[in-house]
Amino acid sequence: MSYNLKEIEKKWQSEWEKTKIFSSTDFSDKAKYYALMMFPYPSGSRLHMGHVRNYVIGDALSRYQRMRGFNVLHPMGWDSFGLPAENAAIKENIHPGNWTKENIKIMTEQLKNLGIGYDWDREITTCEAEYYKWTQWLFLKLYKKQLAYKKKSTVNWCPSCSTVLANEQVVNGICWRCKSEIVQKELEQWFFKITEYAQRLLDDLQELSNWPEKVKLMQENWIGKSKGIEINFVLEDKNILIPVFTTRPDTIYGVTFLALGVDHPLINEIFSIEKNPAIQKFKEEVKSLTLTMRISDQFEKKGLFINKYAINPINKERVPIFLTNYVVMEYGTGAVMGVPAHDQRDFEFVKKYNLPIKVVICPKDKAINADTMLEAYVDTGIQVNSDKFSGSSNVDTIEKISDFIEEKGIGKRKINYKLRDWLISRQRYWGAPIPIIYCPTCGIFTVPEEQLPVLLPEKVDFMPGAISPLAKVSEFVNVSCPKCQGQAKRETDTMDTFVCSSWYYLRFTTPDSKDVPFDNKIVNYWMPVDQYIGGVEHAILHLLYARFITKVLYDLKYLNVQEPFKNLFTQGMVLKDGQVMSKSKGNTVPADDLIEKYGADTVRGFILFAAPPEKDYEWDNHGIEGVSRFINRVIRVVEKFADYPTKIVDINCLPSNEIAKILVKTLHKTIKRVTDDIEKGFHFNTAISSLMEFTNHLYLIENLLDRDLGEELNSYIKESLTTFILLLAPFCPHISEELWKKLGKTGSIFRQNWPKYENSLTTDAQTLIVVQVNGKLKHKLSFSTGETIEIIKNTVLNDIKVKSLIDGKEIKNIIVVPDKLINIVTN
RNA sequence: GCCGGGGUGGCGGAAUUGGUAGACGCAAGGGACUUAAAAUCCCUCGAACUUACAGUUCAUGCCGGUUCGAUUCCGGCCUCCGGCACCA
Repeated sequence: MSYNLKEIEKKWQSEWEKTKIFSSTDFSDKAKYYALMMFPYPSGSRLHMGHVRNYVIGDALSRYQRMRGFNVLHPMGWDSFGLPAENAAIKENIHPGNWTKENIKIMTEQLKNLGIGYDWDREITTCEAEYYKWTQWLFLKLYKKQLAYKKKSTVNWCPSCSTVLANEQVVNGICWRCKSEIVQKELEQWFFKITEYAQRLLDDLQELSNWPEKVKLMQENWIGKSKGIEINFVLEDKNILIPVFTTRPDTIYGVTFLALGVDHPLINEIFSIEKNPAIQKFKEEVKSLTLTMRISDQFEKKGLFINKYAINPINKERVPIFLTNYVVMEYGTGAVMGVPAHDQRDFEFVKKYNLPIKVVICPKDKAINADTMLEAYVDTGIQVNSDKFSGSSNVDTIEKISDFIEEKGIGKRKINYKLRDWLISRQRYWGAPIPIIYCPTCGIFTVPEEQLPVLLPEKVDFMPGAISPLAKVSEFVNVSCPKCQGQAKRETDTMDTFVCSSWYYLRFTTPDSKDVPFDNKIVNYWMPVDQYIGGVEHAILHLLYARFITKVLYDLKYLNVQEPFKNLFTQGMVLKDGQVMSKSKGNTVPADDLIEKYGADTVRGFILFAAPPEKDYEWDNHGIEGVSRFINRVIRVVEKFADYPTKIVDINCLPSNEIAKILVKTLHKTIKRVTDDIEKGFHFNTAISSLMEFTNHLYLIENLLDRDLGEELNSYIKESLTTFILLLAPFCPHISEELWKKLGKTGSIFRQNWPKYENSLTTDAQTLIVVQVNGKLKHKLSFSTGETIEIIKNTVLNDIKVKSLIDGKEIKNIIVVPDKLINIVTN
């Protein structure tokens, strides 16, 4: 092989860099196309095939769109604040900043080796002051809009990471990053009021027609809207209201007890806890439960009767009040009406404590006996024992009872969401400091905008502990009060890294702007992101936060869009031994080894060819040979035809030469298939297989490489190859650029237009029609394309073979699908 | 428990609106070239039966249904993978 792939790749990589072929111009005449991959965390590991898949998908798409004539923005940056840097730094005893910088250097080089075409002039790094200055600015904007607030509450604490976490970062009671068990702690923390946007975050999912349904459903579930009614039960003998939230007011006549969460305010209101050791003990017991225990199947419902009764406002019935371990305080009112007959949890509870069961809904034609019930009846049915509502369907009754309750003034319709506010403070060093100052005399202040950034001090003992490492840096902590100039203290928590990544896609539009986070005109030129690509693991976390922040910035008139990502594509993961490839699991397949052995184009081509991009792919070392062979076949055939003296031919017209004719048609079919495959959902795998088929077709020309085929055919082959190389370019850019020049073309292949196909050249003159008898394939006959049903029928019925097949049988029906098949139905 | 998405050769995977199941590639087998190997090129390749070398039957998780015709549509299961989870 006369081709040194490695040299070719290096040559074009530096050429592209020099000519800035991938830079994007604000306000170009071309239509804009913002292609964005979720930016990586610079974890320092060598890129493995999982990473490669991510970046290559984005690169193939951007190169394609560039050739389609778009003004493409394809930037790269680093989500570089966060725990891994800090943990690695602690372990290796270097500063997280240096660790991060070093990793960025390594990863950048590897991305360049892969030939990923980024606009490197727009590179951003979230841990640099020029970036996090604006993350702090964002905090101030939210604070001013009362969307950032501090409150004391029960929060998720990861003992291993020594910090609190947002609900979204707790997966089944386990820390999303380090997998240790989360404990609940009572702490004062900073929150972003994402709940205020719950309804809009839910509604606008409708507009995201090009997001995967799966992701939208996950967000919908997470937001967890439910419509119901808050009903006021009353504490017996005292005029204290105990509101409960329910989605099933139709079951209110079946209430036989009231269940409270252990932190319910009523307890402190009517008891002195010190005098009630039983309550105290129960509370502690419930609070010691870990999340994992609470959600396990074996979890047993427990309760404590507090010797008090409540009055059901609808029928004045007296029901006992229990403290329970299964009512969650954070949702609804922290109090629930117990309807054992129609709620399985309540049913289990009364079976344990021998409370009565009262049936108020029955199936249409069947009575239910409370004494013999084995489980709660939760289906629809007819109301019974429900006063004036008895006899009607429970579905109608939900609305009727709700009306009645509202009229009587004993309750009010309400909508509840499962979504909780976003806890954004972290007790760790490597993050953007929260720009807040506390003055003992004047109170809480934000750091004035013009004083940003609040710099993260460099010399810090960042070993984790109960308080943020920043609290130990007196030069950082001690400041003078902006108002009284007295001794004040800075907030020492840093922000969740997801705050940094909630707005980075905006910064790419004007990465260097000094006075604003992003230029208003330019950001509105580029936004929304036309295609966002990333892993499904961010379906809720990052994607929900980014949508929220975009809406806030829209409300503040910094943005014209309410949704940041117009189209979302979630690519599958690369697995090894059934598990996600990751450094920590030690199952990575490093990309550089493969690039060294096969070249970047082969590695790129293979990862795209191996599986459809949305699917997980179990890595297999063998398959890559196939793509390597394919590229070599392409090189060989171009090598031969590039040097032939040829004449100018038009490959958009049918030639007279029979071989050339078929070749031209195959080429046009290939253009169509490759284009459609990319357009209809990034089917790069089938696009590449079409390219392989085209090459195979060429090789079927007898002795293609060993003989002179004549000027006419040579010219057509050479001309087809130039078009073919254009189709190959997004996937295997280096060799395509090289072969483009080899074929005598000037200018970068990435400045060429994507080939167009002639529709008329994608169809054949003759079509093979399948002959079926009773639905079974029996024969094939060739017809002119578009032949009439009559002629097909007559020809087939007169065919000797067909005649013998249906000989002596009665023809009951004949179905003809033009250009496809004919089915003769006999008995 | 609830909500999604999948099950196609030895393997990764293809199959417009229901219309030739298995494209393309890997692995395997055979042949050509070669002193030999590598590379390359060509052929075969779901299973079973029959050998008339052309056929027949069975095959897209399982069982039914609709249809001239079902990997595709409908119903019921099995199973794998995700997400949520005492949310009242």
